[in-house]
Amino acid sequence: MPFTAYDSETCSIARTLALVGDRWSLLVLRDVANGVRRFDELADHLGVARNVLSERLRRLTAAGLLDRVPYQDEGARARHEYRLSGPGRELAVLLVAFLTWGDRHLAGPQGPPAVIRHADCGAPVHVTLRCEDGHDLGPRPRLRLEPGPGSRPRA
Amino acid sequence: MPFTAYDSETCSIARTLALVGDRWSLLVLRDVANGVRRFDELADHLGVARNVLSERLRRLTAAGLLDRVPYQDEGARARHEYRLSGPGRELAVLLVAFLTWGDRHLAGPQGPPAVIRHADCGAPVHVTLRCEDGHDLGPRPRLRLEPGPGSRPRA
DNA sequence: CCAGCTGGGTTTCACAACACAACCCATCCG
DNA sequence: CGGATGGGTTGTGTTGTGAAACCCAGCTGG
Repeated sequence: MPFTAYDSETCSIARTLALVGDRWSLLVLRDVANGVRRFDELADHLGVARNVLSERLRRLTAAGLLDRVPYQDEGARARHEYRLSGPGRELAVLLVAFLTWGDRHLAGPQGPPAVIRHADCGAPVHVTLRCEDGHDLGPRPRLRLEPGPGSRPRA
Repeated sequence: MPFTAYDSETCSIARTLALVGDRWSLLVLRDVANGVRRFDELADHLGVARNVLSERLRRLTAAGLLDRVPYQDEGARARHEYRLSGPGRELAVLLVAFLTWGDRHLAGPQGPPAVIRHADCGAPVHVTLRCEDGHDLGPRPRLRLEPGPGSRPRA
């Protein structure tokens, strides 16, 4: 049963890409994960057009990756800020994977522009692949993608 | 030193996204990783416009993620196919991260549309975060992104 | 009490990226 | 010679993106 017999768009990779696979969504999530939670701060730090930011925040909120939380600074009116939801925090591994690859292949001679640490112990964090038999798969794993129970044949 | 004081684009996440952060590049790499190597097969399976596929293949090849390899079927003239290079294979962890998140949050009631297995032993593969102190960080890790040696302050 | 500032957006419009279909070209086969 | 492939390139409209202007509510200073 060749891989091409299965519908490309049904794949979880394709579905996840359809949600966050544009140039801004993951950067928005990165910034929110790092404490940048307000519209203006995000627009300013990312350099994204405000309408695009507005649309992305709406989309990520609707998809349940961000929560829109009211807050109130003293002497200011009530406003909203954006925080990672549970599913949003689970995208962290994806961000770490991006960062790790970029550090290995796109960093300049001075070294990586940023380092991710475990907030509890301060040690640098790495992403690894393991199979259920306990093998560590290393950086260039040999994988097979197989149809699962939710697969669909192509039209 | 707040996170916002550092340039957003210098980050390895941003750099990697600039390379593969569009709706097709990672799907092209997924298909190539699964043995779909020829232009027509890719265009047909992905449903991508041929000019877009052409441009993506050129870009991924130029960036060193794909190798353009000549081959010759019997009774046919010499042609090219695309294969993952070393750096390209290292993106596998990224694909697994996308797949895992999608399986957990976007799969239908029937279960995940695809399963990734270790090609050597056949067991399903998972992606995990570990810090250098040996802690397993679980699906919702607490992380800190800090400026590294290659960081740059913002303009 | 009115003017202005600030955070958090929405609207408008020009332009770049994309999708679709058609076309091209070299080569092999009959 | 005429067609059939694989592997693209070249149009032409449609969608997505970005810059800048505008809006609105509520505080703050005069």
